[in-house]
Formats: sequence, C-alpha cells, structure tokens
Amino acid sequence: MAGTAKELGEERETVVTLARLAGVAASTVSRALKGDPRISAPTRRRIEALASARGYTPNVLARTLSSGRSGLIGLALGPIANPFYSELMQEAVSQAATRGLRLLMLSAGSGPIEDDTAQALLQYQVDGCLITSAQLSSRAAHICAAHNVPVVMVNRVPRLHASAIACDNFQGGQELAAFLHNGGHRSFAIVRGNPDSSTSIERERGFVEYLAARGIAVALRIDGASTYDGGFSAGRMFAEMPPERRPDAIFAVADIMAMGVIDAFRIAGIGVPDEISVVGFDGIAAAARPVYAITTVAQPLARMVGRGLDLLTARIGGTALPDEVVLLRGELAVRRSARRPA
Amino acid sequence: MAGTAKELGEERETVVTLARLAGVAASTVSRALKGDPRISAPTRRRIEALASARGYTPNVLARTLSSGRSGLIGLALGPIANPFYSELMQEAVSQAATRGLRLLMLSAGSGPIEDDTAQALLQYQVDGCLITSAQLSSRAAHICAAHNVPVVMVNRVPRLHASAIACDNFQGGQELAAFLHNGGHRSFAIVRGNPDSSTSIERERGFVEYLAARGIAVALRIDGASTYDGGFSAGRMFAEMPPERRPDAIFAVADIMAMGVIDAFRIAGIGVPDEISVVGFDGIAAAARPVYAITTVAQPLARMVGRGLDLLTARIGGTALPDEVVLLRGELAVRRSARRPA
DNA sequence: TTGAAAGCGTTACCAG
DNA sequence: CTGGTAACGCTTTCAA
Repeated sequence: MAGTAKELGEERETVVTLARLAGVAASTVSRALKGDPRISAPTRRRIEALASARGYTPNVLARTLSSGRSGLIGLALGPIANPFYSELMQEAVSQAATRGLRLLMLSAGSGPIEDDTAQALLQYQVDGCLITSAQLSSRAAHICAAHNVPVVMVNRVPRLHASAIACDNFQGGQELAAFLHNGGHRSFAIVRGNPDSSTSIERERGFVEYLAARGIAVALRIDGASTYDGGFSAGRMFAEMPPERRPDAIFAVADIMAMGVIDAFRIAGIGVPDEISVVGFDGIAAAARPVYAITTVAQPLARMVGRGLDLLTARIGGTALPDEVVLLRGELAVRRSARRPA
Repeated sequence: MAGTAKELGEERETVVTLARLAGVAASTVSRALKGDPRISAPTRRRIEALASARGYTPNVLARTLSSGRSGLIGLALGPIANPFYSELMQEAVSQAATRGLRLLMLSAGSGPIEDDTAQALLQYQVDGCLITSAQLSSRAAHICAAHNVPVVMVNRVPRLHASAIACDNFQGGQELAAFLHNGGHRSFAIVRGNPDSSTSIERERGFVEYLAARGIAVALRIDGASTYDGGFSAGRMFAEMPPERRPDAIFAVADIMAMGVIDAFRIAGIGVPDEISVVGFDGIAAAARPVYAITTVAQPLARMVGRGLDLLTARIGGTALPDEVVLLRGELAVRRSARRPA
C-alpha cells in the first residue's frame, strides 16, 4: 500500500510521462487506457500496469478541451426547504454517478435562474443542465440554447426552451379530489404552494376541476408558500374558524405543508381525520411517519430522475432533438390522514 | 435582448475570435478581460464591450489547464437522511458561490470514501475537498495528499491526513448533561448515532463523563443509527419499559433521532417533558417546530462552513500548512422538550 | 502598452 | 498496430 503513496510535491503523471516510461507514444497510452481495440493486448497490459502502479489519473479537463465533452451536468436548485428536493438531489447524484456523470451544483437563490448562474454553467462546459425547484429566466434559456446546452426541468413544466420531466400533477390532483369526494367529503379547501410554480398550479387545477365537474366549488384557498411554516399557519387559520364553517377536507399541495397543517390541528386539538381530512402531494419520507401517515400522491422520484437524465443524455451528443415534456403518473398512497371511501 | 441571442450551432466565442474581431492579439484580450493594469483603458473598454455584445463566456476548463486552478471544490457527502446535512450542503453551495467557487458533488455511499471517488475528484482537478458525513479511507487520503489536494472534514474529526472543522461535540454533550442534571434528572439514557462517527462518539463521551464525575452512570444506551426511524424504535423501546424503570431523561445525539423518540412517546401517551425529558443535538430547523420544541445544542452551521472554506482556501495556493482541527462551540437552545432547572 | 509563441494534458487525425 | 502532429482555449513568459 505504502508503495503506491507518492512523495508530496512529486510531479503528477500524464500520458506523456507514462509514454516515456513505457517507451511508446502518448497517443498509444491514451488509446490503451480507454480500451481502443487497435492496441495489442500485451502493449495494453503493460501500459495499464504502469498506469496503476504510478497512480495515474487522467485529467478530465484536458480531455474536455480536446473532446468537447466534460461529463459534467449542472444541477441548479432553488431553495430546498422542502425535503422533496433533498431527496431528489440525492437521487440525482447517485444516478448520475452510475452513468459516469458528475454534478456541478448551483444554487439558484429564490428567483428564476439568472444570467450569471447560466454563465457559470457554461464556463464549466457542462454537457447539460438539470433544473429543479426554479424557473429559467428567458435570457438564461437563450444562453443555454445558443451554446447548445440541453436543459431539462425536473418537476417543472418549462415556460421556455427546455425539456421537462414531471409527475402528472393535474391527474394527481384529480385523483386526490376523487378519493376525498368518494370518501364522503363535501366541503374543500386548498393550501397552495409557491404561486408561480407550475407544479402547484397544476395540482390545484386538477383538484378544482374534478370537483367543479361535480358541481362543487372549493370553498377556500390559502397560501402556504410550499413550506412547513406556511402549512402550519394555514392550519392555525382553519383551526380558528368556527367548526361548522370549517371545510371537511384539506388538500395541501405539498406534503411538507400537509405536515404543518396536521401539526397545527394537533395543537388545536382537532382530530385528523376524525374531524377533518388532510391530504398532501409528493410522497416525501417524512409524510409516511406514523405521526403523520399522510395520504398523498407519491412522485416516482427514481424514475423521474432516470428519465430526466435520459432526456439529457439523448440530447448531449449534439443531436438536435425537439423539446420534450414527459409526464409520469404518481401513485396514490392511502394512509390515515384522510377518511377513506367505504 | 434578442440581438444577443445567437443562432443555434453558431460557433462559440473564444479569446481568439474576439481578438480577431477587435484587431488585437489573444493575449491582449485575455489580459483586458481580467483587468490587467497594463492594458490601456480604451482598449480594455473596446474589448469588454465586444465580449459582452457577443456573449463571450470564458472556458474555465481551458483556464484550469494552463493556470492549474479549477475553482472547483469537491463536496463529498454520505447518505443524507439527516436533514442536518441538507442544510449543511445548502449553506456550502451558497457560501462557495460567493467566493467564486463551485461545488462538485460526490455521493460517497454509506461506507468510507473509496479510491474511485477520490479518483473522480482528482480527475476534475478539484482545488480542494470538503467531506461531510463520511470518513476518508486511508488510501483515498493518501491519494489526495499525494496530489496536493487539501481536504477538510466538516463535522468529523479526521482519522487521517486532513484538516477538520466541527462543533465542540464533547463540550456540547457536557452542557446537555449539565442542563439535565441541574434540572433534577437523575436517571439517564442515550440514543446513540452512527457507531463509527466521531461526532456521535464525542457527544456521548461529553455527556457520560459529565455525569460520571458526579457519580452517575448512564443507565441505558440504545443504537439509533442517526435516523428518525432509529430514534422512533428506541422511543418505543423506552415506552415499553415499566414506568418505574424508565429513565428520567434521554439524550438523543442527533435531533432527527430525538424527533423519533418524541413521536414514539406521543403515540404511547407518554408526556414530554412531564414524564420524561428528551434533548437532542444539531439544531436542525425541524427540531424547532412547536410540536417538537427540542432542547438541543445548535451547531453554528454558517460559521462552520465559512471556517471550513477558509481552511481549504488557505491551503489551496500550494501553501503547505499543517493540518488543523477547529472546534466551534455550539449554542444551547433551551426549548420545551426537557424539564429545565428552576 | 501590446504581440508572438510556448505550453497545460488530452484526443483525433493522418501517416506508416 | 503504432507514431507523430495538430488541435482544444487559455495563460504566461519573453520580446518589442
């Protein structure tokens, strides 16, 4: 083991130094190391042995310069108070790794992704870009388009030049409405998420339209800002209403808000689901905890990330594929936070 | 706006194309753009104008190749079921950005960081490496050392060649023990974290030693795996004990486990802190929610990340500074999950 | 104040 | 099957 450790400050190996050591050309080393079939087995073995003995590490940046591909995917994320996005990020990191891609993380702040962030992406020659929990400003979109950097929005429907992968939020909203309606609920409220997130809007729309088709109007909509605290405040507001005016059922468009609502009810001594039903959306791990047991629509996280990377890699070769929007169906997870159909 | 958008497939600008356009040499462009004082003001302005008009983006990778610095920091993280690490990561991303650094994310799986991960870091010529929620294998440490890549562990004390920044876990453990002891508790239990995390061990040691010095032995230690579920199971175990044999106070060495413990007690109908006190460690956002209100030691997250990056950048110039371990004092946050001293 | 040229480490192309 | 050479885009001497 110690034999492979190198002195501090020792020069780093390169294809050239290896070539000299092996008595071959640099190009031969390069080819041998990436398994080019034209290199004879003995030569390859000799070079491989040498490389590993000397602890050679290829310089990906130099490779990028000459080949044009960096193996880097930019991952831009907005504020991730919502655990859904941590879970998404982890999934992305690990799936990218298995595909030999690395993630360059960019924090996008709370607004749309601006020029400087887009610039940063381009500076590092990312092969593509995954955007979650944020929108792309139109200039940023132009910049990416101009530089042939494919963009895939995850969990957002793109307003601009970009492909997207998302859960079928509209359908999920409908499904929850149906579940509650069949469960005998008749008066509904919604705790809304971020007002300019397509995700939240679609969920709400699905829910509302399903009920509207049955002649029911949603009685109340409160903003919950897609945060726990927002949900909690909303929950307190419901709790303060006279019981006879309170809705039967509440749809918080994100689990994290549903958790806040449920906690507010608990503190107020309002029984869930005995006095009021609460459903969420996302399927985050915390929503499944026994103390919440939230009935929700679980997003197919792994598949979303996988398909998202597919969309990206398909477009990376320079192949000019048209933008594509993929909607994946979420799965209704029936737990105990809502009274269920008989 | 539209004027700056470029046709799809148009060649990307480089110092060379800009130089041609401006009628100067490439080196002049390079110097002008980075504010080299030797370039005359008019020339600089002309070049700057041109660059921004044509949407020029420097290729950081090429720069790295010639200058040796990538501006990339490798961020290796283990499994981040614990929200503390999501919070840490976010903080790291944004602080790095303000320093002009970017983070390359590497998922380290659950074991120590192995050779291949270290290789990946080196391949991308990271200037330095931040490791959290994981240990560095001895080989990986050697590899980084050999390549002059400084390593800083965050929230871990290094076993090997690396600097580190952490909360003073030992002191925090003592402080919690003191708080509980002064609050009149006399029988204690610990819910342990990951058995080979220095963080957990130190917290536990601080707690145990404080009590031992007062002639009290910790009655019971249960493994909680640093997860909510682990805490929840531990809580159930306590709940099933005959009340007279149950400890007075429980120290869960991570807030996320304390949450599990508290929830288990709630389900079992055991009052916190009336029947039993629970304290945690970390200061994650969720621990402050009214339904938990966990008394805990809050880690100074922002300062930890800041000092961690300081340690790193100080070593990046090639400056061979000795390894350094910085301990920051956490702050006791007294909330309502534990009976407090009179 | 500016230009020319030589690298940085890799890959790709063209010879042989 | 292998070797040379020319890129890739930028910085950095060294000259002018």
